[in-house]
Amino acid sequence: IINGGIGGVSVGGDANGGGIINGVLYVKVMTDEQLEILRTQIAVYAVITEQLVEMHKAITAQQDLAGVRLGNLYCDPLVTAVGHKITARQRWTPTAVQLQILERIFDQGTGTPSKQKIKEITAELSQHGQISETNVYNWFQNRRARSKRKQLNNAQNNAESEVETDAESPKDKKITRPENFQAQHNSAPRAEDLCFQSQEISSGMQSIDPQPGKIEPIFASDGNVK
Amino acid sequence: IINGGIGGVSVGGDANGGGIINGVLYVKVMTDEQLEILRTQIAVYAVITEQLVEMHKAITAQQDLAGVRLGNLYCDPLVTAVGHKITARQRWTPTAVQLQILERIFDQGTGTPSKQKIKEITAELSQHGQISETNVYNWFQNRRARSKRKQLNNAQNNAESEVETDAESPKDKKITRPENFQAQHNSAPRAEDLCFQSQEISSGMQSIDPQPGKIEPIFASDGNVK
DNA sequence: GTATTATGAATGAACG
DNA sequence: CGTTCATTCATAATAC
Repeated sequence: IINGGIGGVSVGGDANGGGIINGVLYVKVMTDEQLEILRTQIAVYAVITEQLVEMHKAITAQQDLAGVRLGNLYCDPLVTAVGHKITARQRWTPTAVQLQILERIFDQGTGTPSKQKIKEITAELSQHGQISETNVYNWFQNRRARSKRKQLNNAQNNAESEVETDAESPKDKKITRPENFQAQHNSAPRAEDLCFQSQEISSGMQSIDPQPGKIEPIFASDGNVK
Repeated sequence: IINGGIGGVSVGGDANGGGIINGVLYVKVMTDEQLEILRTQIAVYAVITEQLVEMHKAITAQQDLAGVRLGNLYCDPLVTAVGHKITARQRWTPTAVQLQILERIFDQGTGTPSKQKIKEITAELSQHGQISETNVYNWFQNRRARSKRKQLNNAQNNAESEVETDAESPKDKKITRPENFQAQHNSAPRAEDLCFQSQEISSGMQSIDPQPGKIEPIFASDGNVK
């Protein structure tokens, strides 16, 4: 079956294209969809494999002794050595001209680009390089979000000056949790980020685990200490 | 053994060639050889997975006889001890297993998750990690909405082919991602996915892919790819 | 090369 | 339900 799958890939860029991205001509033998699926499949196996290996180690360890050092067991980086950097997902990069236009439109107030507007903008920008409506949409989303965050950040900084115990609610966001952290000069979370599930995201969470003494299923770690 | 798997693969990445270097045009394609390697590597994962599942089953069986369960193995004493450090991640993130199950259910047609259904699904998924009914509900909402929007987008793209006026490539503008088939979501095994919830891995495997030879969803022989 | 930053994209949750 | 927001992830760009 495995063989059956890949064998029939259409060769030639017409299925989805290829095309020119940033001046580079790409001819594809697989569609983006196919690539994505492949990537996912491999990723799934990578994950499963790691999980199983971890589990096996844990069980083995338990068998060996009282399982005292379980604490660091599951984090062994060596086991996670399975390389799962499968691809290089290509990503749109606006050209200078496009950026300029986008910025101009953004500054023009209308914070809501609306679908029709997006279409127009996309049409215009496509004169200056490859771009899609999704790209434009994302750009505005990100632009607005980051602009907002920056403001908020500044406000906070001003209000806070030195005191760490500051009352933290300069803006009173939405509802839900007060948990509000923002830090981004730490994007080096590559490998050592571990899993973590929030434990109280919702109170509706009923454990129907038949097992007695059900424990927090997790094995947690600091998901985001950065 | 495991490491031998996927390490050096590069699908569609620059490692494969492609691009313009010093004015020389390179066409990037994947050779049959490379495809074969990929195939092989996927098969390797399939085999490893199967073996590990078997191993786990055997060991688990032993454990059961002894009346010992794995359930609480993964409560990291360190983490719980330093409880303050762990700031709850405010947003639920499905584990790989959960995602697989969700996708499967989603694909099964029933577009109406109904209250009762949600409850059931949540119950099942909670075996694989923290989750609430709200999470499930939201997931289905989002899944459908985005699936729909994508379709609409594609349709639009297909329908219109005259706006593009010139240079560059007047074709597929959406270089972004697919999501039309079934098993593609987590684009990469995020570190969080590496976490596994104790006892249910092997059963979770069922929903992912019980058979090594059946990687299946990959390449549905093209078809509707634009 | 490696590390850091900037930013496009993905997605859970909330709003109307 | 469709749209929008907020947060996070991955990677292009850049600094070191």
